[in-house]
Amino acid sequence: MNPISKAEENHLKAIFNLCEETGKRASTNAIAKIMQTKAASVTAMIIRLSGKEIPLVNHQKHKGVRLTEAGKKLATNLIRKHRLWETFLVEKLNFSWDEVHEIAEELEHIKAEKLIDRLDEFLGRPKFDPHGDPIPDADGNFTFRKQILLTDLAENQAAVVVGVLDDSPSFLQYLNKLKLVLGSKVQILERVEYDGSNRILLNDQQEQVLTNKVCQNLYVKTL
Amino acid sequence: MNPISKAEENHLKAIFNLCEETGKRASTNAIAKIMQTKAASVTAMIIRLSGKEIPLVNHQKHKGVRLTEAGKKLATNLIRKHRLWETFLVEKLNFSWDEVHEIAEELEHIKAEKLIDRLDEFLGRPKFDPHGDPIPDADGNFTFRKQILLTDLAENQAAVVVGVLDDSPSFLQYLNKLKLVLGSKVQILERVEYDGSNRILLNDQQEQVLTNKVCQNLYVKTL
DNA sequence: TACTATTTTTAGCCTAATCTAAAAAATATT
DNA sequence: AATATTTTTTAGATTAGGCTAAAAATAGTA
Repeated sequence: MNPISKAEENHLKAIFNLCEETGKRASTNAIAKIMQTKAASVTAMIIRLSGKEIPLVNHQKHKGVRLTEAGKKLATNLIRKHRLWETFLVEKLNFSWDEVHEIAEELEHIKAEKLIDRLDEFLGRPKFDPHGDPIPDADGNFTFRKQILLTDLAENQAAVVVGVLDDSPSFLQYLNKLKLVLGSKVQILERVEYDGSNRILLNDQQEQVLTNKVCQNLYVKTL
Repeated sequence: MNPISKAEENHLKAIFNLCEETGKRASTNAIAKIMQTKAASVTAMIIRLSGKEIPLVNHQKHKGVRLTEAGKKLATNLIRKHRLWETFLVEKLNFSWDEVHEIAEELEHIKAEKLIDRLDEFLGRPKFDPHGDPIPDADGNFTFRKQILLTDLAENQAAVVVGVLDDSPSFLQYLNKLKLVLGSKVQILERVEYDGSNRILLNDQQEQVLTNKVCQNLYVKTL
């Protein structure tokens, strides 16, 4: 009956992300960890979400939870809003990609659909956000792109950075320092067995050493 | 200790507006009317606000309430955020001036100060919002402007519309129909005693009849 | 002034969303 | 398989922010 609350929305998002990542039903504990609450609170929330006139989650006692179609619709729309706001913050307000997550986390709960439509239009209906993640359209459809992790790129194969797997501020700030941004051209010159490092040619100019950990968190698209 | 809540913020805003309008302490009933709650709830909220480490309101039992300096600071900042968002919605997202209040009502509660600074900059540090109301700067200072109500304009004196007193959607939509917007040039040709109407010259072109009620809600600045 | 009407406060209840502690179920380990 | 560990749920409490109904204070009027 009441409009969906911020807490409810955040739970849906957590469940959506967990199910996407693992391909399985989301566990109470895992949700609690993301939400920074306790398992008991999650159970209570799940019961509320599954008890709605139109249930948003499907719950089997002790067997985890998954979203119903209605729940997925809502979660996808939240992701859409989050990523559009992040794009706005970077493109229009000159925030850097490591600063926008927290603010978008608040903005995504603004309800007015017309606002999001207009924002989308204002931004030129972008398909990807500042971290290279796809922005679902108003119907919830994501744009896919054949991208691989830099780890999996063949030696000497030229590619462009199109996204990050880890979007934590610390990783993003490190990339800033390396001047490694979305659109940067990369090519693996050599995989060094000795220390698991990788000699990279960046933008056809400078040579750069990246650890495997970094390469495992960068999505690239071959040219 | 906790950050101030949306409900608390809205009460502060209501108290601020009431005190500005009346010049007196705000009454419990008046606040309840604005907040669409009951007097008892307002009393409870007032007690909370006045009981903070740094009290936000000054309450004397049965004698109404007024904001402390800390409360004023917060209320002013809310008004700043509200008016900046309204400006954004009209200037950048092409909303019309009658649509923006509700959405700004939500956006104003977003906490990040940096966001507002950047938004202000993006908009070119505007001094007035789409309804002609002044936007306080980051220190809470309003820009004043010598403006009078259209009712008080001398006959044949040329002036420009700079704001509205009533900013309800219905009034704003009516003005839209009359093609009477901020910046429109107006001149009173004749005050008709008979029915309290006013013959106006609009933009040096067309003649228009406005009732006193409309004239009482339009701010103009003489040329 | 004394009575009436209005306004404000108090008292007690309710729901959403959290918590802790304990019970129950599922999973893992000898 | 029996037991130990982990996970999930239940039970009961708390806090914010609302409500209603009744009591108390203030204001208005005969």
